Amino acid sequence: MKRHQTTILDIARELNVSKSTVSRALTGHPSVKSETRERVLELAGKYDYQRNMLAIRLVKSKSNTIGMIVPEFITSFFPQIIMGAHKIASDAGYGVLITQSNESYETEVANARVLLANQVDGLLVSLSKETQNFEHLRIFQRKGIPIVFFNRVCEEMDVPKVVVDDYEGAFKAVEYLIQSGKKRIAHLAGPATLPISRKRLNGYKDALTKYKIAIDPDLIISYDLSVDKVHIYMKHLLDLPNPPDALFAINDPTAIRAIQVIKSKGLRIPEDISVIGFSNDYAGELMDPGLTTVEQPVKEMGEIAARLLIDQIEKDTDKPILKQLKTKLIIRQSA
Amino acid sequence: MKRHQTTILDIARELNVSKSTVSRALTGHPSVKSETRERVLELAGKYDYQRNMLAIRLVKSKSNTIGMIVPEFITSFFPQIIMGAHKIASDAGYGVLITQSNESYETEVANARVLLANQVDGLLVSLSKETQNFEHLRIFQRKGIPIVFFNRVCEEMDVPKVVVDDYEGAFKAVEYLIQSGKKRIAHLAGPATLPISRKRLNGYKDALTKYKIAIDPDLIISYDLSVDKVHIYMKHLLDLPNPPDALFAINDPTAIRAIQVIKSKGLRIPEDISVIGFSNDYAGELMDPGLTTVEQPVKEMGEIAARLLIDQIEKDTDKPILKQLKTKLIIRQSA
DNA sequence: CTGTTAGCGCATTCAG
DNA sequence: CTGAATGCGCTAACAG
Repeated sequence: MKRHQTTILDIARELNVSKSTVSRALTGHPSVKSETRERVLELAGKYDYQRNMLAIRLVKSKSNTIGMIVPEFITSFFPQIIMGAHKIASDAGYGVLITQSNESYETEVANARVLLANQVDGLLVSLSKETQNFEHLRIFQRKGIPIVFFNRVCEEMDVPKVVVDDYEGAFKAVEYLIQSGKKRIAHLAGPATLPISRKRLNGYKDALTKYKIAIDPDLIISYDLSVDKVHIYMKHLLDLPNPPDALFAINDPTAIRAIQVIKSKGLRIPEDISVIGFSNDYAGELMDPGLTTVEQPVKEMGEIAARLLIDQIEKDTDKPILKQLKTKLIIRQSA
Repeated sequence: MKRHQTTILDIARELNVSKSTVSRALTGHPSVKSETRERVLELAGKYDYQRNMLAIRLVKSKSNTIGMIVPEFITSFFPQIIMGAHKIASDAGYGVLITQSNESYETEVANARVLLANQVDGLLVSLSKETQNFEHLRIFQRKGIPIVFFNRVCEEMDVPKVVVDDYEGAFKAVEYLIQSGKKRIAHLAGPATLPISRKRLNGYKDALTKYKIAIDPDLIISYDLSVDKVHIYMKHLLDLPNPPDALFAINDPTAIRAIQVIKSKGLRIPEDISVIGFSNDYAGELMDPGLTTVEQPVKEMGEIAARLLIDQIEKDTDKPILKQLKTKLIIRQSA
């Protein structure tokens, strides 16, 4: 059942004016006699006229859509960023095409292709943990389609990035552990390829150094973020002749899994071993003990990233800003 | 830096053939001499020709985009459904415009308006808990834009719906509680306005009846799903002169919060009181005790909903199917 | 202030 | 098998 959508032409005919006049009245162009404008607006209201975006997009060759690539969708982290970005974007009249790489480079490339085919006006991306090659993103640059990175950024590309101060977040977390009397603090780190991992690792090391605690390589394990392997590393750490009395984990899922292992070994948290995570995932609050963690301003991150992107799309302002947001240590029972 | 995107016209000129021929060759139309086709395809490859979707959409007056409205984004439930739907949609050449109502009727209406303005070809929706009026959705129907409901459906609209067998899921959960020796089983239910709540409540009641356990209204509390109120209801239940020895909660967040309250009262789970949730949210696995819950085939739900929608869009098949998927009881430690 | 003209890039008749 | 012509609905010069 297809009814004829009212068009500018319809209105123009009924009012006996030119299409351009109607168009101008509708788009709020100043040079229209206010009487004419009112007549147009009235009729538009009466017929419930809706501008045909498909036509506008063609003529302006702008899709009014921004693309987004995130690594995963399971924890509440990226969904919340999406919420923030979506809000800003839709307020500015943009739709958001969301895509997830599932932490796979291949999929990320495929996502990029899809978004390109959809002619997005801009791209918001957080890299998969595998991504080392950025050709699929440079295509956008070459076409003049702006990109903004968030969270997992590409350091070698000269575009705006919004991240959290990972170094400081890690530093504060480890400092807190030290101040609560812990001496042997282990770190379950992420892959060195991710800037996030490196920064958090540095924060960890510098905090130890500041308090004159020797860095013990045995206590630092970096892994590929496949959470099901955490139990192996934790068992290894706990079986050490001189086991750790605290753990700083690269992220909350890692910390949560570590806590399960620790509990299954019959150790007490935080008395025998403290645990701190990173991200303030909503699951951390629900567990027992509640997870002490480094909170990131997720929603804000999405908002800022979207804002930066839209500024670039609309004003062609091309300043490769690095926005670094502050973290906050959320203290619960695990440390 | 805007370079000229290769167009059909460019190819036509270089090959000295008409635009229509090029167009036909590109769209795989049979009536093209295979030699001509090859020359076109070769040139298209050489220039990395990309069809301009904006133009195609206008001429076909089809946006190749489907809209999606979900109530929230915090638990892993909807994100997983989205993943499923997204996969099917993008395989079929559709983009997905995701929107979240934040459990608010107002926002849902606004979302619908945005999607309408974006001229989506179809709509996937799970209602907010507040939604009672469906005018904003009927607009789509009137325009001939197909709708498919999932999870939170509108019973009074005659469109395809994909849900889970809530009744059976609830029945099995309560039956399990009974079989493990529980006699006084409480139910924290959802608002009666949601079909989901009613069906789960019925499953609960019928299971009790089957095993000749009297239904005690004192043990049934329905609430508005604002999780921060759970502790009030739980305290009330636990302070009853004859308190429950088991709880069946409408969903996992409710169950998880309930467990916290129970533990804070010093009661043992499941010895003193068992708890079962609904949905198999990923947080349930991480808690202590692990949450026994009714698993829903989330990803499949998204896939089926998308498939149903796309079938409607493309084949105009208008059969108001009700797909009812099976649940599965996941037994962990909480019951 | 208003009308006329020309496309945006493509699909799709209708003729050959 | 191919070409020419038409139009999707709208914006944006260009002339008044």
